[in-house]
Amino acid sequence: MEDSVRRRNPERTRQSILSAAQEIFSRRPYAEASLKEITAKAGANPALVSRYFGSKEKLFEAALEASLDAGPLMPASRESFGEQVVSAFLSPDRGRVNPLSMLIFSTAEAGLQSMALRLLQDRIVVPLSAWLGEDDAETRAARVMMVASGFFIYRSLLPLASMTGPLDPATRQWLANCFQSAIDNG
Amino acid sequence: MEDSVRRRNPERTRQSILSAAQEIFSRRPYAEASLKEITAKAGANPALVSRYFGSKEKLFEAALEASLDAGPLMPASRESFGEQVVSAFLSPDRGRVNPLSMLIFSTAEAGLQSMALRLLQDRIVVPLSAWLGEDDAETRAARVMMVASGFFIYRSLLPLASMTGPLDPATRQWLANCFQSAIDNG
DNA sequence: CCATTAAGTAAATTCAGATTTACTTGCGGG
DNA sequence: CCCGCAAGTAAATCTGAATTTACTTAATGG
Repeated sequence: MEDSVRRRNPERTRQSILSAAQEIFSRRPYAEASLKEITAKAGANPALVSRYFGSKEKLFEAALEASLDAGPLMPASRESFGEQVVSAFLSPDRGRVNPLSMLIFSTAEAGLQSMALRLLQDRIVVPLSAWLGEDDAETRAARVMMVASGFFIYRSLLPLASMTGPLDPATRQWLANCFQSAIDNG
Repeated sequence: MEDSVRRRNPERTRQSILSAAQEIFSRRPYAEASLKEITAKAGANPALVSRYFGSKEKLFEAALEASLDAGPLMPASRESFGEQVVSAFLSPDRGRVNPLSMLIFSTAEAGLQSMALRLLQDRIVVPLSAWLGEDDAETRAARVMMVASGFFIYRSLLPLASMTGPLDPATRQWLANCFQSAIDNG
């Protein structure tokens, strides 16, 4: 098993590149996440990206897809939906991998937009809609994404003072209401 | 006056570059908006960017600043705030210049983030807070930005089917409520 | 009108990162 | 044991864009 670390293992290599990509692409904008940095973190050679994934864009796609699969974020009860989502956002164990971050970053690369939109639709909007189970469920799911993304941006990417750190109770309440009313009838 | 078109006029040149930059930077992510394209649209030479603005980043800053000054978006009445904001978003004459777009794009360039944050704070959050006139006004202003940005993203950048085109009345109402409750007491 | 400075241009330079290439090393089957 | 392919590497290539440079052309003030 000591050996197995150094032993060749394409699947392991592929995985370690993918994992590194998820982390780096979550942290840095696409244009600033170099394959050199990603492969260095993975302990691999930049040329292997081409072998295993085809291109940087394809690697990004695989990374986004993988992290969307990881965190399904499907809520428990419909009544406390708003509060659940807010709690999830504020939970301290928010991993180094962040699909929402990648989603926002893919906004800034023409070549990624349609792919990101497709993944967003298939992996988030559709499942969430199914869970909601109404005619206009997709509209409601879209509303949820809007608030989540806006919150994420001003909490992490352009960190406005009032949105960073512990949230003031009024804002927390307001957010929960937004999420809740996004899916409620009326 | 025929002459004056061809006559040298540094101020005019500077302005035309700035205007072109506002348009292009509103339309394309920073990394994909080349100085070549911008100066071509302005009918100027790429080297002049260096002369008049110093660098691409400085040009972006100037462009963002200029477009923030242009559209003050200060609302009329506090009671109909939510509806006003939604209407503004949906109004057909949304120009080619879009500060919100630039703000989102600057999210994806480490070198732009702090600058964008500062401008956002000074040109939007502070004025809007002043208009609101309460202790926690900045928090409320931040909430408004969140919803506006989320809406913009899924309407324009990652256009979800249910958010493009004419909005369904329920969503329109929900949005107005979000904006309104963002600034209301309670 | 000339000389000096500012404005503008075309082409050279730099640079960094993705992708390719040509090569080396390890591994598993025959 | 060794052949052949798969995995991995280092370095070369390509590309596209920002920035610099060296130069040309216009304006301006004396």
